[in-house]
Amino acid sequence: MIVTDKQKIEEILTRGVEEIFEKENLIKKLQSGKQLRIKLGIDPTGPRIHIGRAFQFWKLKAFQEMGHKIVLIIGDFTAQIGDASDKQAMRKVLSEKEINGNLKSYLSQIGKILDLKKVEVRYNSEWFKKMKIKDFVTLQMIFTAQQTIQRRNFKERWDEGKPIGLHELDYPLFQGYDSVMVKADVEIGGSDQLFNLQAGREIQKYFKQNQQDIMTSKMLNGLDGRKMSTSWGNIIAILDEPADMFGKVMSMKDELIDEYFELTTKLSESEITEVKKSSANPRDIKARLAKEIVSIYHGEKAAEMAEEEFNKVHRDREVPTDMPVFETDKKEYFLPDLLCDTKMAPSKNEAKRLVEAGAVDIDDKTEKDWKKPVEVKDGMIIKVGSRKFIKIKII
RNA sequence: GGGCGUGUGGCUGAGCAGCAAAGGCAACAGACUGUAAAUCUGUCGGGGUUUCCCCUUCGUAGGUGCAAGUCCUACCGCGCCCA
Repeated sequence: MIVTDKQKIEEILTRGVEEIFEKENLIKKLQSGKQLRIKLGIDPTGPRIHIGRAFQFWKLKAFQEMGHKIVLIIGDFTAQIGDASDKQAMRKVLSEKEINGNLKSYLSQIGKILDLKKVEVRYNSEWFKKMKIKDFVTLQMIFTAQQTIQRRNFKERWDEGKPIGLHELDYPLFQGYDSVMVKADVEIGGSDQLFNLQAGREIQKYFKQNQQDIMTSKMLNGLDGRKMSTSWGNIIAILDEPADMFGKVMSMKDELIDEYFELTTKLSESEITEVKKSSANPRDIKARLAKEIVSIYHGEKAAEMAEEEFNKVHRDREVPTDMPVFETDKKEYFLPDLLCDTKMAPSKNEAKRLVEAGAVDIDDKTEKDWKKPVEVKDGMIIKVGSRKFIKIKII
Protein backbone atom coordinates (compact mmCIF):
# COMPACT_ATOMS: atom_id res chain seq x y z
CA MET A 1 0.00 0.00 0.00
CA ILE A 2 1.56 3.24 -1.12
CA VAL A 3 0.74 6.37 0.79
CA THR A 4 0.01 9.28 -1.51
CA ASP A 5 -1.27 11.71 1.07
CA LYS A 6 -0.38 15.22 -0.03
CA GLN A 7 0.55 16.43 3.41
CA LYS A 8 2.86 13.49 4.02
CA ILE A 9 4.53 14.10 0.70
CA GLU A 10 4.96 17.75 1.47
CA GLU A 11 6.48 16.95 4.85
CA ILE A 12 8.93 14.44 3.49
CA LEU A 13 10.10 16.84 0.83
CA THR A 14 10.75 19.78 3.14
CA ARG A 15 12.10 18.92 6.54
CA GLY A 16 15.88 19.03 6.52
CA VAL A 17 15.85 19.15 2.74
CA GLU A 18 18.22 21.39 0.90
CA GLU A 19 17.40 20.86 -2.76
CA ILE A 20 15.33 18.63 -5.00
CA PHE A 21 15.73 17.93 -8.69
CA GLU A 22 13.25 17.74 -10.24
CA LYS A 23 10.76 18.59 -7.64
CA GLU A 24 7.64 18.62 -9.80
CA ASN A 25 8.55 15.31 -11.27
CA LEU A 26 9.21 13.77 -7.90
CA ILE A 27 5.89 14.93 -6.53
CA LYS A 28 4.17 13.43 -9.51
CA LYS A 29 5.95 10.13 -8.99
CA LEU A 30 5.11 10.07 -5.33
CA GLN A 31 1.48 10.74 -6.03
CA SER A 32 1.24 8.11 -8.72
CA GLY A 33 0.83 5.30 -6.21
CA LYS A 34 3.68 3.38 -7.75
CA GLN A 35 6.30 1.91 -5.48
CA LEU A 36 9.52 3.84 -5.99
CA ARG A 37 13.06 2.64 -5.57
CA ILE A 38 14.77 5.06 -3.21
CA LYS A 39 18.51 4.79 -3.21
CA LEU A 40 21.07 5.82 -0.65
CA GLY A 41 24.72 4.99 -0.94
CA ILE A 42 26.95 4.83 2.06
CA ASP A 43 30.65 4.11 2.16
CA PRO A 44 31.91 2.30 5.21
CA THR A 45 34.82 4.65 5.75
CA GLY A 46 34.53 4.69 9.52
CA PRO A 47 33.17 2.28 12.07
CA ARG A 48 30.61 4.57 13.61
CA ILE A 49 27.56 6.16 12.11
CA HIS A 50 26.86 9.59 13.49
CA ILE A 51 23.56 11.34 13.99
CA GLY A 52 24.15 13.69 11.09
CA ARG A 53 24.38 10.76 8.75
CA ALA A 54 21.47 9.18 10.56
CA PHE A 55 19.22 11.94 9.31
CA GLN A 56 19.32 10.37 5.89
CA PHE A 57 18.28 7.06 7.32
CA TRP A 58 15.35 8.68 9.05
CA LYS A 59 14.41 10.16 5.74
CA LEU A 60 14.58 6.74 4.19
CA LYS A 61 12.45 5.39 6.98
CA ALA A 62 9.81 7.95 6.16
CA PHE A 63 9.82 6.75 2.58
CA GLN A 64 9.76 3.19 3.77
CA GLU A 65 6.70 3.89 5.87
CA MET A 66 5.01 5.29 2.83
CA GLY A 67 5.51 1.96 1.18
CA HIS A 68 8.47 2.64 -1.05
CA LYS A 69 11.39 0.32 -1.61
CA ILE A 70 14.61 1.38 0.02
CA VAL A 71 17.74 0.37 -1.82
CA LEU A 72 20.78 0.72 0.33
CA ILE A 73 24.09 0.59 -1.43
CA ILE A 74 27.01 -0.31 0.76
CA GLY A 75 30.00 1.13 -1.01
CA ASP A 76 32.51 -1.52 -0.15
CA PHE A 77 34.15 -0.90 -3.50
CA THR A 78 33.85 2.88 -3.61
CA ALA A 79 35.17 3.17 -0.08
CA GLN A 80 38.50 2.12 -1.49
CA ILE A 81 38.53 5.13 -3.74
CA GLY A 82 37.30 7.70 -1.34
CA ASP A 83 34.67 10.24 -2.13
CA ALA A 84 36.17 13.67 -2.46
CA SER A 85 32.91 15.43 -1.73
CA ASP A 86 33.69 16.50 1.76
CA LYS A 87 37.42 16.63 1.48
CA GLN A 88 39.77 19.45 0.81
CA ALA A 89 42.62 17.00 0.71
CA MET A 90 43.11 13.56 -0.68
CA ARG A 91 41.72 10.90 1.55
CA LYS A 92 43.95 8.08 2.51
CA VAL A 93 42.95 4.91 0.83
CA LEU A 94 41.26 2.32 2.97
CA SER A 95 42.37 -1.24 2.75
CA GLU A 96 39.90 -4.02 2.19
CA LYS A 97 40.57 -5.16 5.71
CA GLU A 98 39.66 -1.83 7.25
CA ILE A 99 36.54 -1.67 5.18
CA ASN A 100 35.45 -5.10 6.27
CA GLY A 101 36.08 -4.11 9.86
CA ASN A 102 33.91 -1.05 9.48
CA LEU A 103 31.27 -3.02 7.70
CA LYS A 104 30.78 -5.46 10.49
CA SER A 105 28.58 -3.32 12.61
CA TYR A 106 27.19 -1.10 9.91
CA LEU A 107 24.02 -2.92 9.25
CA SER A 108 23.20 -3.40 12.89
CA GLN A 109 23.66 0.32 13.41
CA ILE A 110 21.43 1.10 10.47
CA GLY A 111 18.98 -1.47 11.75
CA LYS A 112 18.41 0.75 14.74
CA ILE A 113 16.61 3.07 12.37
CA LEU A 114 15.43 1.21 9.30
CA ASP A 115 13.48 -1.98 9.05
CA LEU A 116 16.19 -3.92 7.29
CA LYS A 117 13.96 -6.82 6.41
CA LYS A 118 12.26 -4.60 3.90
CA VAL A 119 15.42 -3.00 2.59
CA GLU A 120 17.25 -4.14 -0.49
CA VAL A 121 20.88 -4.08 0.58
CA ARG A 122 23.46 -4.20 -2.18
CA TYR A 123 27.24 -4.07 -2.08
CA ASN A 124 28.67 -2.26 -5.03
CA SER A 125 31.67 -4.56 -5.31
CA GLU A 126 29.04 -6.93 -6.76
CA TRP A 127 29.25 -5.17 -10.10
CA PHE A 128 32.49 -3.24 -9.90
CA LYS A 129 34.61 -6.28 -9.27
CA LYS A 130 33.38 -7.69 -12.53
CA MET A 131 33.59 -4.52 -14.54
CA LYS A 132 35.76 -4.60 -17.62
CA ILE A 133 38.22 -1.83 -18.30
CA LYS A 134 36.49 -1.11 -21.56
CA ASP A 135 33.20 -0.53 -19.78
CA PHE A 136 34.91 1.72 -17.32
CA VAL A 137 36.34 3.81 -20.11
CA THR A 138 32.89 4.02 -21.61
CA LEU A 139 31.69 5.51 -18.36
CA GLN A 140 34.48 8.03 -18.47
CA MET A 141 33.39 9.13 -21.91
CA ILE A 142 30.10 10.40 -20.53
CA PHE A 143 31.78 13.36 -18.90
CA THR A 144 34.42 15.84 -19.86
CA ALA A 145 37.40 16.74 -17.80
CA GLN A 146 36.13 20.31 -17.56
CA GLN A 147 32.79 19.25 -16.16
CA THR A 148 34.47 17.30 -13.45
CA ILE A 149 37.08 19.86 -12.57
CA GLN A 150 34.48 22.56 -12.37
CA ARG A 151 33.07 21.00 -9.30
CA ARG A 152 33.76 23.31 -6.43
CA ASN A 153 35.96 21.33 -4.13
CA PHE A 154 38.07 20.13 -7.03
CA LYS A 155 38.33 23.63 -8.34
CA GLU A 156 39.50 24.90 -4.98
CA ARG A 157 42.13 22.26 -4.73
CA TRP A 158 43.15 22.88 -8.29
CA ASP A 159 43.52 26.60 -7.70
CA GLU A 160 45.44 26.10 -4.51
CA GLY A 161 47.80 23.70 -6.20
CA LYS A 162 46.76 20.82 -4.01
CA PRO A 163 46.94 17.32 -5.41
CA ILE A 164 43.91 15.73 -6.98
CA GLY A 165 44.16 12.05 -7.71
CA LEU A 166 42.83 10.85 -11.05
CA HIS A 167 40.90 8.19 -9.19
CA GLU A 168 39.08 10.90 -7.28
CA LEU A 169 37.65 12.24 -10.48
CA ASP A 170 36.19 8.83 -11.14
CA TYR A 171 34.26 8.62 -7.93
CA PRO A 172 31.08 10.25 -9.25
CA LEU A 173 31.07 7.79 -12.12
CA PHE A 174 31.01 4.87 -9.77
CA GLN A 175 28.32 6.30 -7.60
CA GLY A 176 26.29 7.17 -10.65
CA TYR A 177 26.69 3.72 -12.08
CA ASP A 178 25.27 2.30 -8.89
CA SER A 179 22.05 4.10 -9.76
CA VAL A 180 21.98 2.37 -13.10
CA MET A 181 22.57 -1.03 -11.56
CA VAL A 182 19.72 -0.69 -9.12
CA LYS A 183 17.44 1.33 -11.38
CA ALA A 184 16.95 4.04 -8.82
CA ASP A 185 13.92 6.30 -9.08
CA VAL A 186 15.12 8.63 -6.39
CA GLU A 187 18.48 9.10 -4.74
CA ILE A 188 19.07 10.97 -1.57
CA GLY A 189 22.30 12.25 -0.12
CA GLY A 190 23.89 15.10 1.75
CA SER A 191 24.08 18.44 0.04
CA ASP A 192 27.78 17.81 -0.55
CA GLN A 193 26.70 14.93 -2.75
CA LEU A 194 24.90 17.03 -5.30
CA PHE A 195 27.52 16.51 -7.95
CA ASN A 196 27.62 12.77 -7.49
CA LEU A 197 23.86 12.52 -7.53
CA GLN A 198 23.65 14.46 -10.71
CA ALA A 199 26.24 12.23 -12.28
CA GLY A 200 23.82 9.42 -11.57
CA ARG A 201 21.18 11.18 -13.63
CA GLU A 202 23.55 11.62 -16.56
CA ILE A 203 24.72 8.07 -16.49
CA GLN A 204 21.20 6.71 -16.29
CA LYS A 205 20.34 8.81 -19.29
CA TYR A 206 23.27 7.37 -21.17
CA PHE A 207 22.02 3.90 -20.35
CA LYS A 208 18.54 4.85 -21.50
CA GLN A 209 17.00 4.61 -18.08
CA ASN A 210 14.55 6.97 -16.50
CA GLN A 211 16.51 9.57 -14.63
CA GLN A 212 16.37 9.48 -10.91
CA ASP A 213 15.17 12.49 -9.03
CA ILE A 214 17.55 13.66 -6.42
CA MET A 215 17.11 15.08 -3.02
CA THR A 216 19.87 16.56 -0.94
CA SER A 217 19.63 17.00 2.79
CA LYS A 218 21.00 19.78 4.89
CA MET A 219 24.29 18.97 6.51
CA LEU A 220 24.44 18.75 10.24
CA ASN A 221 27.34 20.59 11.78
CA GLY A 222 29.52 18.96 14.37
CA LEU A 223 29.59 19.93 18.01
CA ASP A 224 32.15 22.63 17.40
CA GLY A 225 30.30 24.18 14.49
CA ARG A 226 32.50 22.69 11.83
CA LYS A 227 31.26 19.96 9.55
CA MET A 228 30.43 16.82 11.46
CA SER A 229 33.12 14.35 10.62
CA THR A 230 34.66 11.40 12.33
CA SER A 231 38.12 12.71 11.66
CA TRP A 232 37.34 15.97 13.41
CA GLY A 233 36.19 14.13 16.49
CA ASN A 234 33.11 16.31 16.73
CA ILE A 235 30.47 13.69 16.16
CA ILE A 236 27.70 12.16 18.16
CA ALA A 237 27.63 8.52 17.16
CA ILE A 238 24.38 6.65 17.29
CA LEU A 239 26.10 4.01 19.38
CA ASP A 240 27.35 6.52 21.95
CA GLU A 241 26.32 5.73 25.50
CA PRO A 242 23.37 7.73 26.84
CA ALA A 243 25.43 9.76 29.30
CA ASP A 244 28.03 10.52 26.69
CA MET A 245 25.42 11.47 24.13
CA PHE A 246 23.66 13.74 26.58
CA GLY A 247 26.88 15.42 27.59
CA LYS A 248 27.95 15.96 24.02
CA VAL A 249 24.74 17.74 23.19
CA MET A 250 25.12 19.93 26.25
CA SER A 251 28.64 20.81 25.22
CA MET A 252 27.81 22.02 21.77
CA LYS A 253 27.66 25.61 20.71
CA ASP A 254 24.38 27.34 21.40
CA GLU A 255 23.98 28.51 17.83
CA LEU A 256 23.59 24.93 16.67
CA ILE A 257 20.44 24.28 18.63
CA ASP A 258 18.04 25.03 15.79
CA GLU A 259 19.59 22.79 13.21
CA TYR A 260 19.88 19.97 15.68
CA PHE A 261 16.20 20.16 16.48
CA GLU A 262 15.39 20.05 12.81
CA LEU A 263 17.75 17.32 11.76
CA THR A 264 18.11 15.04 14.74
CA THR A 265 14.78 14.99 16.55
CA LYS A 266 11.32 13.92 15.58
CA LEU A 267 9.57 16.86 17.15
CA SER A 268 7.21 18.65 14.81
CA GLU A 269 7.77 22.23 13.87
CA SER A 270 5.15 23.49 16.26
CA GLU A 271 6.58 21.42 19.09
CA ILE A 272 10.00 22.87 18.41
CA THR A 273 8.66 26.39 18.51
CA GLU A 274 6.98 25.49 21.77
CA VAL A 275 10.22 24.22 23.30
CA LYS A 276 12.06 27.32 22.26
CA LYS A 277 9.43 29.50 23.85
CA SER A 278 9.42 27.48 27.04
CA SER A 279 12.62 28.89 28.43
CA ALA A 280 14.83 31.86 27.87
CA ASN A 281 17.80 29.88 28.98
CA PRO A 282 19.59 28.00 26.20
CA ARG A 283 20.82 25.55 28.78
CA ASP A 284 17.32 24.24 29.34
CA ILE A 285 16.53 24.10 25.67
CA LYS A 286 19.71 22.19 25.08
CA ALA A 287 18.83 19.80 27.87
CA ARG A 288 15.51 19.14 26.17
CA LEU A 289 17.28 18.57 22.89
CA ALA A 290 19.71 16.19 24.53
CA LYS A 291 16.85 14.26 26.05
CA GLU A 292 15.09 13.94 22.71
CA ILE A 293 18.18 12.64 21.02
CA VAL A 294 19.04 10.15 23.71
CA SER A 295 15.45 8.93 23.74
CA ILE A 296 15.55 8.16 20.06
CA TYR A 297 18.53 5.85 20.34
CA HIS A 298 18.28 4.58 23.90
CA GLY A 299 14.71 5.10 25.03
CA GLU A 300 13.09 7.59 27.34
CA LYS A 301 14.20 5.97 30.57
CA ALA A 302 17.83 6.08 29.62
CA ALA A 303 17.40 9.69 28.60
CA GLU A 304 15.93 10.63 31.94
CA MET A 305 18.71 8.89 33.76
CA ALA A 306 21.29 10.59 31.63
CA GLU A 307 19.80 13.94 32.46
CA GLU A 308 19.71 13.23 36.18
CA GLU A 309 23.28 12.12 36.15
CA PHE A 310 24.35 15.13 34.17
CA ASN A 311 22.66 17.50 36.56
CA LYS A 312 24.17 15.73 39.48
CA VAL A 313 27.73 15.88 38.24
CA HIS A 314 27.79 19.14 36.35
CA ARG A 315 25.13 21.35 37.79
CA ASP A 316 25.35 20.21 41.40
CA ARG A 317 29.01 19.25 41.23
CA GLU A 318 28.48 15.97 42.91
CA VAL A 319 30.24 12.69 42.44
CA PRO A 320 28.75 10.47 39.74
CA THR A 321 26.88 7.32 40.67
CA ASP A 322 29.13 5.04 38.72
CA MET A 323 32.78 5.52 38.11
CA PRO A 324 35.65 3.35 37.05
CA VAL A 325 37.50 1.55 39.81
CA PHE A 326 41.26 1.32 39.96
CA GLU A 327 42.70 -1.57 41.89
CA THR A 328 46.08 -1.34 43.53
CA ASP A 329 48.02 -2.84 46.39
CA LYS A 330 50.31 0.13 46.90
CA LYS A 331 50.00 2.16 50.06
CA GLU A 332 51.76 5.17 48.70
CA TYR A 333 51.69 6.48 45.20
CA PHE A 334 53.58 9.16 43.33
CA LEU A 335 50.71 11.31 42.05
CA PRO A 336 51.81 11.60 38.40
CA ASP A 337 52.30 7.85 38.31
CA LEU A 338 48.88 7.33 39.77
CA LEU A 339 47.26 9.59 37.18
CA CYS A 340 49.04 7.78 34.38
CA ASP A 341 48.33 4.31 35.69
CA THR A 342 44.65 5.14 35.99
CA LYS A 343 44.65 6.59 32.46
CA MET A 344 43.49 9.93 33.80
CA ALA A 345 46.49 11.53 32.14
CA PRO A 346 48.32 10.44 28.99
CA SER A 347 51.82 11.23 30.25
CA LYS A 348 53.55 12.21 33.44
CA ASN A 349 54.33 15.66 32.16
CA GLU A 350 50.69 16.12 31.38
CA ALA A 351 49.79 14.79 34.81
CA LYS A 352 52.08 17.29 36.47
CA ARG A 353 50.60 20.11 34.47
CA LEU A 354 47.12 19.09 35.47
CA VAL A 355 48.10 19.03 39.11
CA GLU A 356 49.77 22.41 38.87
CA ALA A 357 46.68 23.83 37.17
CA GLY A 358 44.58 22.75 40.10
CA ALA A 359 42.61 20.26 38.07
CA VAL A 360 43.15 17.32 40.38
CA ASP A 361 41.00 16.70 43.43
CA ILE A 362 41.60 13.90 45.88
CA ASP A 363 38.56 13.20 47.99
CA ASP A 364 37.24 16.67 47.22
CA LYS A 365 40.46 18.45 48.12
CA THR A 366 42.47 20.08 45.39
CA GLU A 367 46.02 18.81 45.35
CA LYS A 368 48.50 21.17 43.80
CA ASP A 369 51.76 19.54 44.79
CA TRP A 370 52.66 16.65 42.55
CA LYS A 371 55.84 15.88 44.44
CA LYS A 372 54.06 14.87 47.58
CA PRO A 373 53.38 11.15 47.69
CA VAL A 374 49.75 10.22 47.97
CA GLU A 375 48.62 7.98 50.76
CA VAL A 376 46.30 5.59 49.03
CA LYS A 377 43.09 4.72 50.84
CA ASP A 378 40.35 2.31 49.94
CA GLY A 379 37.42 4.13 48.38
CA MET A 380 39.45 7.23 47.66
CA ILE A 381 38.00 9.28 44.84
CA ILE A 382 40.23 11.10 42.40
CA LYS A 383 38.81 13.72 40.11
CA VAL A 384 40.55 15.25 37.14
CA GLY A 385 38.90 18.19 35.46
CA SER A 386 35.18 18.19 35.78
CA ARG A 387 34.27 14.88 34.30
CA LYS A 388 36.95 12.32 34.93
CA PHE A 389 36.55 10.35 38.12
CA ILE A 390 38.09 7.22 39.49
CA LYS A 391 37.65 5.27 42.68
CA ILE A 392 40.56 3.49 44.30
CA LYS A 393 40.21 -0.04 45.56
CA ILE A 394 42.93 -1.63 47.64
CA ILE A 395 43.50 -5.28 46.98
C1' G B 1 62.61 13.94 -19.54
C1' G B 2 64.22 19.47 -18.39
C1' G B 3 63.60 24.02 -15.29
C1' C B 4 61.72 26.28 -10.79
C1' G B 5 59.63 25.53 -6.22
C1' U B 6 58.11 22.78 -1.82
C1' G B 7 57.94 18.89 2.45
C1' U B 8 57.92 21.69 9.93
C1' G B 9 54.55 19.21 16.02
C1' G B 10 46.65 16.70 15.62
C1' C B 11 45.70 20.48 11.49
C1' U B 12 47.35 25.23 9.50
C1' G B 13 51.61 28.08 9.13
C1' A B 14 56.42 31.28 10.64
C1' G B 15 61.46 30.01 11.11
C1' C B 16 67.84 34.45 11.05
C1' A B 17 73.11 28.39 11.62
C1' G B 18 72.53 28.54 18.57
C1' C B 19 64.63 26.41 20.01
C1' A B 20 61.28 21.92 22.05
C1' A B 21 60.80 25.56 17.27
C1' A B 22 56.36 32.38 16.32
C1' G B 23 51.06 32.98 15.13
C1' G B 24 46.15 30.72 14.21
C1' C B 25 42.72 26.40 14.80
C1' A B 26 41.69 22.18 17.63
C1' A B 27 42.55 19.97 22.44
C1' C B 28 43.19 20.10 27.85
C1' A B 29 42.87 22.83 32.51
C1' G B 30 41.54 27.17 35.73
C1' A B 31 38.24 31.37 36.75
C1' C B 32 33.45 32.78 35.80
C1' U B 33 28.60 30.94 34.51
C1' G B 34 23.50 29.14 32.10
C1' U B 35 26.58 23.69 30.93
C1' A B 36 31.06 20.17 29.12
C1' A B 37 27.96 27.45 25.81
C1' A B 38 30.29 32.39 25.48
C1' U B 39 34.32 35.23 27.61
C1' C B 40 39.04 35.72 30.08
C1' U B 41 43.65 33.15 31.73
C1' G B 42 47.09 29.17 31.57
C1' U B 43 49.03 24.65 29.33
C1' C B 44 49.82 22.12 24.99
C1' G B 45 56.84 16.09 22.41
C1' G B 46 58.71 12.54 26.33
C1' G B 47 61.28 11.59 31.01
C1' G B 48 63.72 13.01 35.67
C1' U B 49 65.90 13.75 42.47
C1' U B 50 62.18 20.17 38.64
C1' U B 51 63.69 27.76 39.39
C1' C B 52 67.57 22.78 36.81
C1' C B 53 69.03 18.24 33.92
C1' C B 54 68.45 14.37 30.15
C1' C B 55 66.19 12.14 25.65
C1' U B 56 63.46 12.34 20.91
C1' U B 57 61.38 15.47 16.91
C1' C B 58 61.24 19.66 11.48
C1' G B 59 60.15 14.01 4.20
C1' U B 60 64.50 9.92 4.16
C1' A B 61 69.83 8.89 4.21
C1' G B 62 74.51 10.81 4.43
C1' G B 63 78.05 15.22 4.75
C1' U B 64 80.28 20.21 6.38
C1' G B 65 80.43 23.23 11.02
C1' C B 66 81.78 23.97 18.21
C1' A B 67 76.64 24.09 16.69
C1' A B 68 71.82 22.39 11.49
C1' G B 69 64.71 22.67 10.70
C1' U B 70 68.10 26.41 8.86
C1' C B 71 74.27 25.06 4.50
C1' C B 72 75.89 20.76 0.89
C1' U B 73 74.86 15.86 -1.69
C1' A B 74 71.67 11.88 -2.93
C1' C B 75 66.98 9.83 -2.67
C1' C B 76 61.50 10.02 -1.97
C1' G B 77 56.66 12.76 -2.17
C1' C B 78 53.97 16.94 -3.98
C1' G B 79 53.02 21.47 -7.03
C1' C B 80 53.93 24.81 -11.17
C1' C B 81 56.13 25.75 -16.03
C1' C B 82 58.36 23.57 -20.50
C1' A B 83 58.57 18.97 -23.54
